Amino acid sequence: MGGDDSGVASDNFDWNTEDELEIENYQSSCLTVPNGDAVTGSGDASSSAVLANSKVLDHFVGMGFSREMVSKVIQEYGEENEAKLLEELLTYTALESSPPPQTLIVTDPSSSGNAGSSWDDFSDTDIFSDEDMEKNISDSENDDTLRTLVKMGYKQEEALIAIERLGPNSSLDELVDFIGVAQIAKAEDALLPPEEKLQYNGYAKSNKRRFYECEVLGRKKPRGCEKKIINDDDEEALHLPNPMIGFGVPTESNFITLRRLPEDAIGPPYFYYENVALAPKGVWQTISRFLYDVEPEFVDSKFFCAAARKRGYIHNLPIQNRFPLLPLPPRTIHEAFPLTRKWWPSWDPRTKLNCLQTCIGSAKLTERIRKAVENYEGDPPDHAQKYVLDQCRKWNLVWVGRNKVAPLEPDEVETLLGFPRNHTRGGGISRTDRYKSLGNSFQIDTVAYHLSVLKEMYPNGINLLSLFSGIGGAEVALHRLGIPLKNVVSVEKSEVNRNIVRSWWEQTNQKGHLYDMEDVRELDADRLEQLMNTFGGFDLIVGGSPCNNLAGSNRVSRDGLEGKESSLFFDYFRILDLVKNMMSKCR
DNA sequence: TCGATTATGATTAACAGG
DNA sequence: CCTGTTAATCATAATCGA
Repeated sequence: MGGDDSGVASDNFDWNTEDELEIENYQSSCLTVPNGDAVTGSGDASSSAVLANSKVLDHFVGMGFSREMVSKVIQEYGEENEAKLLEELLTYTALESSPPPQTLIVTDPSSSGNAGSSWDDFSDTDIFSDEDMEKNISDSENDDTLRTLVKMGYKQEEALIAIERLGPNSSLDELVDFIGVAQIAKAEDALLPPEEKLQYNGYAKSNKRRFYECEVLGRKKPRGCEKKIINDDDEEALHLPNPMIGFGVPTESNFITLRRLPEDAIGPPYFYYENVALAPKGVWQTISRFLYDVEPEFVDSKFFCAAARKRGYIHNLPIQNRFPLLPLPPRTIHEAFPLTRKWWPSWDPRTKLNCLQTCIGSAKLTERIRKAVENYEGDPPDHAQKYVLDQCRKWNLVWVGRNKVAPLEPDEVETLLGFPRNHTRGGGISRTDRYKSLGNSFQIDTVAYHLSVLKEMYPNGINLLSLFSGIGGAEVALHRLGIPLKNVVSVEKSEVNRNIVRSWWEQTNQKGHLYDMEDVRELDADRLEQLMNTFGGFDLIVGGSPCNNLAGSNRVSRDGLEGKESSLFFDYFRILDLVKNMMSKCR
């Protein structure tokens, strides 16, 4: 039974209480940045003539600012610094809109003054506080979000970043969540002992109670399903499964997993999101919260092929009656590369490769390894073995000759990942870029297994929106499943990658249409509507947003979801949400 | 300028042993 | 429970040569 050390609030800090309280307060008013109504910029295009073709201008107009105002600001500050521009735009907007009557009761986080009213029994009930409040009650539409956030005690800079990332139409509690997570990411632990940090984290988590429900029929029950609901700390709701088999893999699933999706997550469209499993703390909580509180499915591709690939997938697909691609790929190093067997030392126990990354081991390193092992009659001493094994694991080296290790060739990586041979070869791509593109891609068998449920649902094919397409992992997976591709909108920044997908599309005699696009940020509501009108909606939206700032290999800029590239996740969410809304309207 | 080559740790989670 | 250890990790940036 719960209890544990959660103490009876005696002299506990009431982080929880207070935070919950604030959240509820914030939540009770759904504020939006002034948009829409400001668009009517009196059509005066005189000043914007020069900038008629500016991407930046379109960007901000797309966010809901008037063309007139945007061009004014751009002329004044240039279009280099978008953050600065946004700041100015928000300031101008705030000045223009008459200061609204402050209907909010904003409690100062540092004072517990007025916490005594109707909220004080929260500490008792807060675990059951699912009453999920009719949100958006006092819809004071003209309130300025930025102003409100600042009044709440957030720094203007933080608020601006949040608004920029989430877009002007995001709800206030999304913004607050974002800032909270950002703060935690930055906060040094100095002030907060672990437990309180967790609770603080939990604050940022959600008012809307996350509801993961999973049930296992058959053998094992995942520990504490119902316990979680009672004892619930939102904390450990996200843990990596061990073994990392998600909701099941073809090779070792002797039990069936059922899940119930949150209402908001149910399609159409179906969506499928992917990123690295070993992201910094809190990242997957945030991603999950944005993607309609769907529980991530963490899967290691080592259960599908000969290389590990620990990834998290968030999707709203059915998970029953999945089937794997055939033929099943080799699942050990020896099966995948039989020629290595002859040279494989008995003291190298590896049977699986580690994650295929974007860079390979250097020649110097393989030379050092050769020198470390070649001067011994029998097996090298322990320290040499350890050194060699560590490096081989780190750089995924295989034995290709006596005392000789080497990194994988690009076509070997292609094979391991499930792509057709030479998929990334030729057509103007360098070897270095090949490694990079492959290292950033899906493992086809893994993804195809998840997408296989679509086959019987769409015998006539699907319309696919593929964001961050890369070298077309989603397209290849669906094609190999035998699911016809009717219309594919593929958004990918890298030109060589777009060429690869285009080339594959033509080589495989696709009957459908492939639409290219370069930047997800240019995919706005208008563009989507235009596309969807031509072929009517999307059946599936796939995307693995950039992992640069999440991946452990990044020593320089592992900045989390706010990172320069990885923050494009919010564009995945933005676009998914747009399509979702458009499609629910059209029904 | 492009492509190839090389060196560059920190963050977590799992694990082992008290 | 605690603490130290092991292990894995969709990368960036500087440099060099053609």
